[in-house]
Amino acid sequence: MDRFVSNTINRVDKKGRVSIPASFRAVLGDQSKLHAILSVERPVIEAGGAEFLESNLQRLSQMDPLSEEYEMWSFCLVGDADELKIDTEGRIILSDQIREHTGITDQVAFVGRGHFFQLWEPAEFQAYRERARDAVRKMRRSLGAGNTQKVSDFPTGSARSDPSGSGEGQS
Amino acid sequence: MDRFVSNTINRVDKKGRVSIPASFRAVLGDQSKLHAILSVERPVIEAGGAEFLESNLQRLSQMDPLSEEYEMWSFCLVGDADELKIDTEGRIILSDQIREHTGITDQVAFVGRGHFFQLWEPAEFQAYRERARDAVRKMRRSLGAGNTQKVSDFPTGSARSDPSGSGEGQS
DNA sequence: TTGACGCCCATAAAATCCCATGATACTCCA
DNA sequence: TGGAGTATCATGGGATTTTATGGGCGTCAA
Repeated sequence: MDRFVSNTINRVDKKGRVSIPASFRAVLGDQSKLHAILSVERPVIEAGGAEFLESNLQRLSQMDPLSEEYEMWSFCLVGDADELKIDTEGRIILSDQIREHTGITDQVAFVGRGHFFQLWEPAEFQAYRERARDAVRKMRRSLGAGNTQKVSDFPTGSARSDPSGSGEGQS
Repeated sequence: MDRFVSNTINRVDKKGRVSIPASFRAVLGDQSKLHAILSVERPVIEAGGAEFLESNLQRLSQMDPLSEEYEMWSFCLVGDADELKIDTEGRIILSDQIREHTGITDQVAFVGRGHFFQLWEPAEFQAYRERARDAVRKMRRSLGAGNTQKVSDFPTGSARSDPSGSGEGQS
């Protein structure tokens, strides 16, 4: 297991602690801290271990250090980030900054995204999930409209599974 | 045998476990977990082993990582998925997410789809199967109307092929 | 001195392992 | 070729181990 996959909702205790899902801890290995940044697009936190931090720095290194672009990115990716210590039981304490940015109060949705994972306020996550599924459904259909080929290989809802193409009406 | 073929209905026990059909386990080899995604089109789960996961990631890798398109797809294929551990007896336990999405309660229809397979609530599966067969029949007819040639190559007998096709009596 | 934070222990619920059983399908031999 | 012996499989259930979560303490720093 080397990627963050799937999602789980965990509770935040009175001390402000939350358990990182066991499967995510497995990916992190023995690392004792998490690198977390505030998404500039959505009310979500994106986090990961050293590898995640590296990939961000990597991106910065490809920009001109004197550019405005670099200044902004670096500010967000490094300056406006958090280092969260992972305690003995595999829990972290969310900073005020994180809580304000996400709206998280007593529950956190951990969502695997491959080489990093996200922290959402459950309701926000649910809403976003629906938007995403909707968007994907539309993309598949527009693809399928003129070209069955491409779509045919896609599982997820396989447009091909129902040769008719009419087989919608899924209750 | 290296593809998932045919279908079977298995019981979900009190602990929420279901046996993966032996023939599917044979295809999975010694893998101990299943990658499962919620279809965006229908109340069905699509699952498979590492190969299945890879094919999805492969697809993602062809998109621009910064695009909205990529964001949506990766969210659904990775974040909104499940990793199901296969126990020593070749069983898995279905997540709440899966049960909600499919309507599965005490029985699961495993349907082979080649390089992946699906999990349906039996009644939904039955209904879908009939719609699909219906659709195919119509297509054949419309094809046959003006052109016998093409159709003639089709095995099609699907209509008569009771060997597996109408395998109703799900023994 | 008062918190915030790290570490340790406790515990209920959930996940996993291990062994048992009934039912089939399959083999092999008289 | 009939049929008993055997292997495979789906399924159950008890025992064990993980997990997530709660709470107690001591420490270090304002």
